[in-house]
Parts: sequence; C-alpha cells; structure tokens
Amino acid sequence: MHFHFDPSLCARGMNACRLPAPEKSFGKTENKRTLLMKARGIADDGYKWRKYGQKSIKNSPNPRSYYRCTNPRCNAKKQVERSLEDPEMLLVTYEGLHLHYTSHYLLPPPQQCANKPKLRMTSIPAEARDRAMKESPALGPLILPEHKSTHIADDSMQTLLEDVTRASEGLLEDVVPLLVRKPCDPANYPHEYNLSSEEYSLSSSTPTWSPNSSYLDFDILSGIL
DNA sequence: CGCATTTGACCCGCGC
DNA sequence: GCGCGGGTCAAATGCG
Repeated sequence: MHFHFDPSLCARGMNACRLPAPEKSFGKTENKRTLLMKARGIADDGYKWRKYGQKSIKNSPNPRSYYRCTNPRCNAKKQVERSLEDPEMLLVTYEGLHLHYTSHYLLPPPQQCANKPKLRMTSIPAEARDRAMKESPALGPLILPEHKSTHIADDSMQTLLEDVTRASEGLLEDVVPLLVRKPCDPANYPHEYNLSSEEYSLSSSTPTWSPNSSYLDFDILSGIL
C-alpha cells in the first residue's frame, strides 16, 4: 500500500492526505486510491455506504472494514482501517467509480446560509494556497488573502461546486467533504463537538466530521482537480 | 417491517 | 497440491 503522509499537516489540524498513483492489485492496475485521514477530522464523503465485511489483517491489531456504495448501479467500494503508526488516523482505500452523482451538490439559496457556518480558510497554510492557485486556477475565486477574509463567499462556493461537479467522477466525489457540498444542512452536523475518540467506531458507515477541523484541505483539492 | 450491521463461511490468488 | 491471507457472501441479528 502506497501513501504519502505529512505529519505537519495533521499537527495543524488538516486532514493530511495525498492521492498516490493507482495501486497495483492482484497483478493488474486498478482504480484504487488510498487516503490517510485523521479519524476525528474525517469528513462524510456524501455517499451512503453499506458495510459488507470485516477482516482482521495479519500483523495488524486493527480490523479492516469493507464498504460498498448502496446505489445498485454503482460499483464503488472502500476499505477502512486504522493506521498502525497512529490509531487516530484512518486508511481509506477507494476502489471503483461512482456511476451516479450525489444530490449533496445541490446548495440551498444563500440566504438560508445566513446564520450557518461558512468555510473557514484560516487553517490553510499560505504555501498550500499558493500551490493550489498555481496548479488549479479554477480555484482562484476561492483562495482569498487571509488579511481580507477568513470566509468563503457563497458565490465562490458555487464556483467551487461547479468546478468540482465538472471534474468529479467517482473518486473525486469521495474525497470532497459533504460540508463543502452542502454546508448549511443541519443534518450534516450529527455529532456533538466533544465526541470522544472512544465513541468513534469504524463500524459506522458514516464517519464523523469535527467542526474543529478544517473543512477543506487544499492539498487534496490541488491533487485531484 | 425494512434496512444496516455483524460475523463465520466460503472463494480465490499466490507462494512454497 | 496445500496452506495462507485477503476479499466477498449471506444468514443471523440489531435497530429505528
């Protein structure tokens, strides 16, 4: 399994992930990508997953859980297991493509967001923003100088969603946090802020998201857009 | 009652 | 051929 992990990002509360090249599995190249993300900061990926198996893995104290997209037309799967090095980290391996879009891309009218949290940009390092700007010009409207604003405007959000929607095929959708797609829906805040790590279970089909973590990791976006 | 989760059994590829 | 390990199936169980 190949992944690249930057501990400094996690130290800053980022969901530190890299998208490596597709892995080889069983002798053939598959559309398989592994993410490493912090358990308490993990975002709901917006899809409904059905757990269909769990296996204990040799030389690992942590079982691996197998999930399949509940959409019958869809062959997307993912595997989730805790990292050996850091039990707070999750290894999420996505395989296959979503053959459908999620309704989560639909944003409510801006006025409905008036009293709801907006995307915060403060935890995004300047170098990451600069790199994302260079590599993903489409994100330009989103990347605001910190001294001007710490929030993303609704129209910028719309721009992102349009770009993401255009670019999204399967795996991309998996790594776009639900709150990016639908930030104003109270249903996306199912857990209390003080959720303890003990309460978080890998058996849940809907990983938790913590409002204390950054919503949007530009390292992820710059890697996939 | 319908759907999701659990979990042991089964299948398959690989190495020896 | 055999054993091992990873992935999937499916019946049992739990839950809303």
